[in-house]
Amino acid sequence: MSNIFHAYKLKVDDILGTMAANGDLPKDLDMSRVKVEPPKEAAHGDMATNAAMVLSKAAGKNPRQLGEALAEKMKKMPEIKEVSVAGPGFVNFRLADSEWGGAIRNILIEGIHYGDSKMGRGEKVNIEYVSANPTGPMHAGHVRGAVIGDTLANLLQKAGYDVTKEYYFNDAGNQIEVLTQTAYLRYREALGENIGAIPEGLYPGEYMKDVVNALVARDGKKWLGVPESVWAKPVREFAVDYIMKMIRDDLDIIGIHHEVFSNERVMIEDGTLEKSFNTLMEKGLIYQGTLPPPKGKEMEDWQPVELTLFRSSNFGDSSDRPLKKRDGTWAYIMPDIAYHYNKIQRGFKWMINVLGKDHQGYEEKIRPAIAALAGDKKDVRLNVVYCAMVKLFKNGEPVKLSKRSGNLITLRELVEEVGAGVVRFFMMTRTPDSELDFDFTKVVEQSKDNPVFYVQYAHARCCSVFRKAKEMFPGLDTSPGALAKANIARINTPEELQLVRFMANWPRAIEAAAAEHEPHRVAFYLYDLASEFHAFYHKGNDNVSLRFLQENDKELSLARLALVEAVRTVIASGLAVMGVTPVEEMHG
RNA sequence: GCGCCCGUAGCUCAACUGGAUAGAGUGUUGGCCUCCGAAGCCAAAGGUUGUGGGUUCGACUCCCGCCGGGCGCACCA
Repeated sequence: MSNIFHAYKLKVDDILGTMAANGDLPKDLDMSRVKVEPPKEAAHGDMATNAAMVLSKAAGKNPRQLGEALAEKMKKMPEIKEVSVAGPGFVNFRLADSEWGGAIRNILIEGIHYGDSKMGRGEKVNIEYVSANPTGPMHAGHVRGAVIGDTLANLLQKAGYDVTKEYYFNDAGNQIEVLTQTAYLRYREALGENIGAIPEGLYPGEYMKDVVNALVARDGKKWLGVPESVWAKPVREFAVDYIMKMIRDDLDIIGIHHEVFSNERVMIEDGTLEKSFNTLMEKGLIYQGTLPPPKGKEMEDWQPVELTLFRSSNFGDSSDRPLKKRDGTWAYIMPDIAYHYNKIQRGFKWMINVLGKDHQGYEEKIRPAIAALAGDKKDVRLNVVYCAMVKLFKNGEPVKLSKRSGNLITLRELVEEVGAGVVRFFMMTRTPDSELDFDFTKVVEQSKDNPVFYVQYAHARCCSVFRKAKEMFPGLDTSPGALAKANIARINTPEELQLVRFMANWPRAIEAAAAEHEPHRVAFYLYDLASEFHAFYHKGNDNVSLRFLQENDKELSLARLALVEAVRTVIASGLAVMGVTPVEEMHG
């Protein structure tokens, strides 16, 4: 929970408060923009505050003057070594070395929980991701959203939110009807009938054979020669259950485990869907009407149709939305609306959906309904994270993803070829909304343009130092608890302190990434930390006195092992958020 | 036509959400293994942040206008 920047922000706030009390500053200043951050250039100091610049206007003083006044007060603090005013009015300061020693000790004590934050104050948040319908195994196209969703969930958890990981699937729509038809056809095939090619529009995948083989094993020929009204339900239920099991198993191999599975059918059966529709109706938000033709799109088959519409334009939508199709069945959006209503009823005020970019516009359509259904709960909010496509490459050739073409790459194949850690990390190396090239061959080569190995290597190196330490000092207690008691004051070279300063940023990185819903920042942070560590490590090549282990100075070695353990801990902490298992040795 | 996203080094991307001299990888060039692991490190070179205005102490970041690209815009999810 420790965050040294928070600690110093409070100290600066205190001083400003005192200045206001003394009449040096006006009372009731808006201090919300005051920050304590690391300066961009390490040469400027350990920390900097923008207080003087932000407050100067309201205080009626020029920023430099105000900065000087603030600096004078800060100079009197024993934990601050040096203060200066620079540039337009930044107040830069350096901490006493002992403060950084405390920072290392905190990392060792908190272990993998270092970086945890109270930012979320235990607020409940529902994060829905994957949510593929049960029509087939997970394929590569699902992976990005799955990994981003899972990492975001971990991240929010670390930032102090009460996170529920949720999967929603549609088991009552068209796709499921197609699945049922496909399953029955394959069922007849499995029992010896010649069915020819799978007709256009049904699912051609070979996995359907596994589904029906299991069905045959359970029910034999029970469903042959009976009317569809008899076989449809059991075949459908069997197929859905079987494929959902496949999907869960697929997700398991990249370490994704949802806590809650929701589905459309339950909402139909328990009346949630009906109830949310009626609620909208009671509010006078439903009417029969005809929408104008969509603009800018060639629609030769367009014809005006009277549909059941929801007045979403009352809530900022660009158009009203149909809730029923012309045949009277629900449009896809209605069960989704009901599902969000269901989440609100379960006590969630904050909902996040992770979707593919091809679902763009979803938020605009759902949010009005949420606003209408939330009633007086004004603080209900929905965020959608849209994930751009992943382009797969193999030997430099793009790999096409299409259900028809048959050369579809499954998640399982992907993971078996490159490993779960590589998949998870690599998916995090771009902002969610930018396209990502994933080249099998490059990733398998394990070359140095592979960030995963760079970070893993840093972790392995840390472990390697400990192995070496055991040889050099047999019986040495290198547990974090023991290292926390080392004489950490021995860590005082600029190179060492730079590393410590970087690690002091980990809690800030977590908070920033969580606040912006940008889990990729964790990957970038880890890459940078690994880079700092590798650079420091190599300084020991040129300068023997900088090596971690000094045979004739056990005290110094222990202090530096504390530093190494801190690095290892922060990397492990970050990899945990990303769902990647740290390695202790590199091989291959 | 409307909406959302994007435009940063030759290429792929960052930039702590308004901070100081815009940074990494890759590619190019040149160094470093008698060494705690060279899957690594160091250095050089590479930029009018698409463009024109505006807001302010301060803009890659916010606002407006252009230019260029991606995606989405009834009764698919």
